[in-house]
Amino acid sequence: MEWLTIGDLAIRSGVATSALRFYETKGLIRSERTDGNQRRYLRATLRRVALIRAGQELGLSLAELADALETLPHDRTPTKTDWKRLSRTWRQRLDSQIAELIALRDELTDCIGCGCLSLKSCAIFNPGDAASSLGTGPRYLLGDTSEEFVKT
Amino acid sequence: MEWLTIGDLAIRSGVATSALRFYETKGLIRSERTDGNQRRYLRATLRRVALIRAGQELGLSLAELADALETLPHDRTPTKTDWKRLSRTWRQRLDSQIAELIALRDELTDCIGCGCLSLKSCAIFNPGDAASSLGTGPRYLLGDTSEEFVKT
DNA sequence: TCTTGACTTCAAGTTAACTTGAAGTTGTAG
DNA sequence: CTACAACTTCAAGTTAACTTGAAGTCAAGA
Repeated sequence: MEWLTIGDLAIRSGVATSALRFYETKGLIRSERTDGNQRRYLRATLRRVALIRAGQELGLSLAELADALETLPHDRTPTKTDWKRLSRTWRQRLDSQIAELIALRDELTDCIGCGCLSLKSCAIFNPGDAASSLGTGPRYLLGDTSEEFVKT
Repeated sequence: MEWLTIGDLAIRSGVATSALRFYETKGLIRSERTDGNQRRYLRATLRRVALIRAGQELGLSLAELADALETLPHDRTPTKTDWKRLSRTWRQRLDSQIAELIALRDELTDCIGCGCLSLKSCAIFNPGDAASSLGTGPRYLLGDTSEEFVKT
């Protein structure tokens, strides 16, 4: 099995053929064509697809993955350097995601601990009340109302 | 300001009016109407919206939030018991999310550490290669091919 | 009373990541 | 060489969570 058909790749990667075609339109993977216009994939593509799924697990969008994979070769195993760079980036991303969630949990725990039912002092609820922190950060497009508020 | 208009609520909650109307169609919040058919909200709704945004931060869908908020009163501050139940559930959810990410990070770290460029022994890549673990777990709908594989 | 910003509804558009279906073509086992 | 599973493209559908726009109504200050 020098070349993989789209069906082979689907089975071995666990990704539906429709998804593989979709990835191709997004430039994430590549294929050669037979005389009859059917796709044939290099075995290296299997690894590439695995990388895509792994990246998705980490919460990366296909657009971000397209960027990340751009620097990797389509036709052979990535070098140790390639792989290290990628995994370092991904690890950092995971680290900050974890830190974010832990912060959120701590805030929630504080809320329980302090019994602040008024929610006024809960950090976790503050980002929600724009009026309580006018001008301190980005604002939503509120629509329908109060132009001068939006402009602050 | 006994009653809030939708514009008031939007400004004070930081949520667009279109989103507030949308939440109403989903049963997340309620409103009374003036003689002229305009929405008027109880101040308690402001807290409810804050809860919705907080819940979204935790990764809850609006459908899940609708469930969670169903048990809370629309017309007054939730009781200490209400709040404790909610925050306990949410905390547990956060805990497992954090645990998941940490597991993922550890796997990634192992990958870096072991230099397993072949990716064969990396736990993080295994869920992606269905053929390497036939019959051990749930499978995707692969489409286009190999019926007997799907049936296994 | 008039003006006008704030509101109303309803339909359609948006984005991501695919899936589904239709209609037609290819590749290969028998 | 024939049958038929596997493939092809393209358009449209799916879900979540909204946003945008059109066309019309309400409310409140001057």
